[in-house]
Amino acid sequence: MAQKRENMIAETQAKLIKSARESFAQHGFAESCMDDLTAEAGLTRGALYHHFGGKKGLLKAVIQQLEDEMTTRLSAIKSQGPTTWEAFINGSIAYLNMACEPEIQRIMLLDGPAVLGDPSQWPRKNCCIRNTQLSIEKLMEEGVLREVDSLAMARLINGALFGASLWIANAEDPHAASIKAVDAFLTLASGLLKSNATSPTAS
Amino acid sequence: MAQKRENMIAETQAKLIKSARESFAQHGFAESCMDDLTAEAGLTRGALYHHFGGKKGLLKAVIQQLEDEMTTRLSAIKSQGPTTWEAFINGSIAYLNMACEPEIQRIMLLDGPAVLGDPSQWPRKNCCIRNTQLSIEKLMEEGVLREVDSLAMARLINGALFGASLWIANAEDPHAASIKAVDAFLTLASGLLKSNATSPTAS
DNA sequence: CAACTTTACATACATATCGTATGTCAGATG
DNA sequence: CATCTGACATACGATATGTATGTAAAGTTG
Repeated sequence: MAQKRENMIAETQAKLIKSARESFAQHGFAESCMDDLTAEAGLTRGALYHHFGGKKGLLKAVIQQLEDEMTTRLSAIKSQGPTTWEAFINGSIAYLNMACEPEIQRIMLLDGPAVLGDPSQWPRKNCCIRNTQLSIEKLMEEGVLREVDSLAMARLINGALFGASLWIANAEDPHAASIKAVDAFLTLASGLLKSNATSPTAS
Repeated sequence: MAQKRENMIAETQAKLIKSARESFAQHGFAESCMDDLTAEAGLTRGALYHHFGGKKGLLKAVIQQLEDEMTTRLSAIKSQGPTTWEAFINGSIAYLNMACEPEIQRIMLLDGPAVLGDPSQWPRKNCCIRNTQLSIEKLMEEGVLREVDSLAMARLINGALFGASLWIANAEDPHAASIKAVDAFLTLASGLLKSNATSPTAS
């Protein structure tokens, strides 16, 4: 019955992460109180320190989970594009939309870098950037894109989408802002193409 | 001698801001202790609360100062471009370089948004974004750029440069990364141009 | 199966930092 | 010169954090 024990442990960890996600998303990392957080999960700070080593460790675990979920969602979207380019564009737009979700924006994009530093050095190495980078490399192999450093470009693009998401999330009319942001992004992204008389459209 | 008094006040505020800049830049906002910070300036927390209302207020003041300095530096650079486009490109590269400076990156780009929220709602309304926006509008008026929402595009571009700066600052070889980032940015920015057979070069 | 060990988690405590409430003294004002 | 305002310090209480210790259940060994 060692299995049962493992399950119990996994369950308490999951409860803590779930509670932390809610608290971090709602109040931000700094304003989140560990006592409240753990009480919400029916536990105490003892469990938190035992499993995650502290508040930052819990944040790492939460971000890890968020990144895993984003990766799943993004690859589902990217796999269904007719062309690699459209898959890339659709994936970028999907990333933009996700970055507007309060949980992701607050925890992963605002508090994450401030508390844990450069995202590329996180446990999951910020799979979103890697994802973008791989798309770019594939497009370059296909001869669709100009030659650039794929990692640098991936950083630029993810940063651009994050910047836009911050704008959208705080706009008076987020929906209208989102449309403008997507349009502007398509224009910007056309700079990557070798031939870009007109910017390609996305779904 | 009311003047003398004003000077004294301005001086203590300046001392606090200076000390805060150093502390925030070195340890980050969250890890900066107000007692240490004020002691370094030869004062106590009393002065801090009196002038800035609290820790966040001090951060606001520090960011305000940083933004003012950046604006000065950027407009000096932008005013000397032969064409509006080159001024824009040079300004963007200058912004990229500034964003790599630890003080600016840590305080304005990492802690700032996490603690104070969307930069466009700061006291100075994030003049860097406005600056970018104005350049874009000017270029569109000149007929050099495609038609896009200038604010959305400014957000994308500033975000892209910030993302790149985070990468550069944490790279093994920041200098090499910087060169790659600039190159990638020029490619990306060419998407803005109406005619972009070849990406224009910058100084 | 009994004795021992490990581990998941709770409780207790020491410490640090924040915000506020209050005090004080220099300088401005009349 | 009496008074008052404001710049700043000191004092205090509240809260959150990390650690140290306690406990009970699961696992291990003879």
